[in-house]
Amino acid sequence: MSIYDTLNEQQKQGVFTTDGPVLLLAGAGSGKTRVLTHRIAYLIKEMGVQPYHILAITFTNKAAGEMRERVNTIIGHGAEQVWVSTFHSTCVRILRRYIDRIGFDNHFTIYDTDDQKTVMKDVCKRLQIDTKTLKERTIMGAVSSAKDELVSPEEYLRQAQGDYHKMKIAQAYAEYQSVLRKSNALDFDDLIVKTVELFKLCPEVLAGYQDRFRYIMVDEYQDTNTAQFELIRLLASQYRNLCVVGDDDQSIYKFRGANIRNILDFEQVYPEAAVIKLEQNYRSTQHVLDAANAVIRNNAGRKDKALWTQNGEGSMVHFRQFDTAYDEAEFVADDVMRKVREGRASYGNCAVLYRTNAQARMLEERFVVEGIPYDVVGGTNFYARREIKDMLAYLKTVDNGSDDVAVKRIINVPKRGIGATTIARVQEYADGRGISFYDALREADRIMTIGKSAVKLEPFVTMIQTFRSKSEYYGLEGLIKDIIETTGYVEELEQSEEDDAEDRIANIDELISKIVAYEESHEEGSLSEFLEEVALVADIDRIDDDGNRVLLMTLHSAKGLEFSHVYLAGMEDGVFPGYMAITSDSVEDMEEERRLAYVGITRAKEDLTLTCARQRMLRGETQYNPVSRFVKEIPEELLDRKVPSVKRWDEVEYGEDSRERSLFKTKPFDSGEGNTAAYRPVFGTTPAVSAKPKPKAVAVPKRTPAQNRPFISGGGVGALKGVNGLSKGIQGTGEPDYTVGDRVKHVKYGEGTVTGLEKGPRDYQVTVVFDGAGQKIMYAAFAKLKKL
DNA sequence: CGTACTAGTCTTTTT
DNA sequence: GACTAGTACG
Repeated sequence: MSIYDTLNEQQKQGVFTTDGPVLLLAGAGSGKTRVLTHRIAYLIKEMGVQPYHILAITFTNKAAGEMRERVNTIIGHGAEQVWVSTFHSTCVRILRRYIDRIGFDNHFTIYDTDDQKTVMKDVCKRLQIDTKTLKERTIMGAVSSAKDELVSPEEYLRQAQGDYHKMKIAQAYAEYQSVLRKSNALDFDDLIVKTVELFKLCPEVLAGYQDRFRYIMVDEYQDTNTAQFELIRLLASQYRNLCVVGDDDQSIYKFRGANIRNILDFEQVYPEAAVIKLEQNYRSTQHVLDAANAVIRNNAGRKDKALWTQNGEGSMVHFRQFDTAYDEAEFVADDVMRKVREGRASYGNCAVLYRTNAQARMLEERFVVEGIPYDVVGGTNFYARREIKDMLAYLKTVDNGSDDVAVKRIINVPKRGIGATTIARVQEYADGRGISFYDALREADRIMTIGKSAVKLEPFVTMIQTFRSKSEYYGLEGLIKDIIETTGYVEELEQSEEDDAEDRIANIDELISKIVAYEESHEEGSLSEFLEEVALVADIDRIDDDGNRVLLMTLHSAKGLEFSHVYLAGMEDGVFPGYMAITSDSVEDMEEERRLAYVGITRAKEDLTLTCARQRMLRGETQYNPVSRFVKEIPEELLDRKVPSVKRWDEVEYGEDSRERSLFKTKPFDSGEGNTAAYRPVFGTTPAVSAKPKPKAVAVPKRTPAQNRPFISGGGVGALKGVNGLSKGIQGTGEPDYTVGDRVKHVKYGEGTVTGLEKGPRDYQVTVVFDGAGQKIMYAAFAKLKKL
């Protein structure tokens, strides 16, 4: 009995076909990760391949981590030598070693979208581009697409001849790159582009990696863009042992440059490629699969395949339409609750998926009200939050003075009386001498133009220099705490009137604990390495699935995951498929949207529920949307409710207190069959409908750093273990004079009883049940509670 | 130089 | 509706 016996025939083929190019078309839930991991095991154990010679590339750190873990389990010793990582980390690793060969400093920083925008704004100002007619975002989008396609600024300019807008973009592109180079920075796209450039310009470097990576595997191949394809092609061109795994039906990242042709044309590029299809699904029930197949069938130009399963038929696909998004959210929350109560589900194996992040809020509100533990994935990335970016900017400045964006970000945060004029003058000086902004600051006294403002700059420089020298011996944790203390950043927040100040502080605490965790797991971890790791994490990487919480996320984020119970909310034309896809004149946009539906449906193992609302608030406007065409593409016999044949809002009869009841009271509307024929988009127009009074707003806790933990006392955000040490002294927050059981008084919430007191990394976290306002978790220093 | 208010934009999705 | 950038004023 070997480990390969549990594989089916196609899977075995995928594992045993080790040499030459292989295209593994793996349908949803067909066990592709298993194939990949077994393949790696087979290469090492049966083929005698050195683990060192194997490269496995994924898109997210999470996927990489999971694969790493599984490889470790099957192979054991030696597994750590297999190079398993994401495209971006792979490139960073290579560039850190060799980018000096193409004129960069190996100590480069990575710019995120926010930083890019800052640079681009600057560029536009300098080039006098009218951002009214040509927006920064447009330029950034164009530049990013160009990079995805490996189009250099020079080439872009050549192609732009005659087109005024494109010429402007070309200029901006060139200038943007030169700013980045001066700042010794690369953006996300550059990581790939520069690696390709390096390989092309330095054949000896490429040859080294070609020899190293004799067996290459790429996961989620349908999401690769042209640059990534080129990268892989170069690496694999020596041995040609390239195994790509993907599913053209799950290609959903066109907007990010993904080129579906990479997978569709693989056999043209590698004529000798073995093509293996994995069509047996081990995840879902037959009904779920039938629904998925029925939807995706409407796409043209896909690789022919159909999923099947030996799992039972399963239950019907549930469909419910509601009057409002509020009702929809209520239903979803209730339904989850009911299933859990009946013992048919646990929170952790339920997920609610939606098209846009904005839809999360209403669901969140209901989950809070019903006390259901949940986690929202995505939205604003933790590391993109203002306070976190500020802290990181300090770290970056300490780490690398040539990162102008970072220096400028924090030079006046907290306020030091250094304004735009001074900054501009310093920049002029720096430009004149060809030095970095920070280096110019150090010579502040020599900059004639700034006059007496120079006095304000000196303390800043001194502070950074002090951090630098101290960081040598007191480690990352000491450094960040020193920064917080010396700058008074948190102090300022504590005094702040803004109501999200507390969340910000919590986020900073979370950052501290992340730094501590990083130091614990990386013996030799340096500041640069930490910043690098942080720059490349995605939201999806941060979810931990052992929390037994319902997950709320976008359909995009859900790819690669599976849940017993899946809710697809907002199944309305105009929401999903989105307004953009409906109005687009390209069929491809709608097809991509349909693939997204396919991804969503196939996340479900047992139970799939589709919901929609007749009326929904979108961008501050009430919209009336018909049921999604994707729901209509599912055969009626698979659904437990009929899809009403209503085409327009004015055909709908709104029930009194109805939720779903009105579904059956709907007047039959029978102008033939056409699903969308009679439907004209009514975006924005608001007919007078007796909408229900708006339910009382519920306070949704601001996204807490790691997870939302509503109503879970005792734990809470600050309950970070093993991070104490320095909690005292930094803020001067002494021990509270109250303890669990004491009666206390709060300025706003009145009197209450302390039910929990936890020592956080920087402050005490106190849980109080107020007589009037219910339970609150807050920071002791912040809450200013009075013992009674 | 900093603050407060206003106007405009945005929403698809993210490494 | 929410957030952000830009402007006017102190």
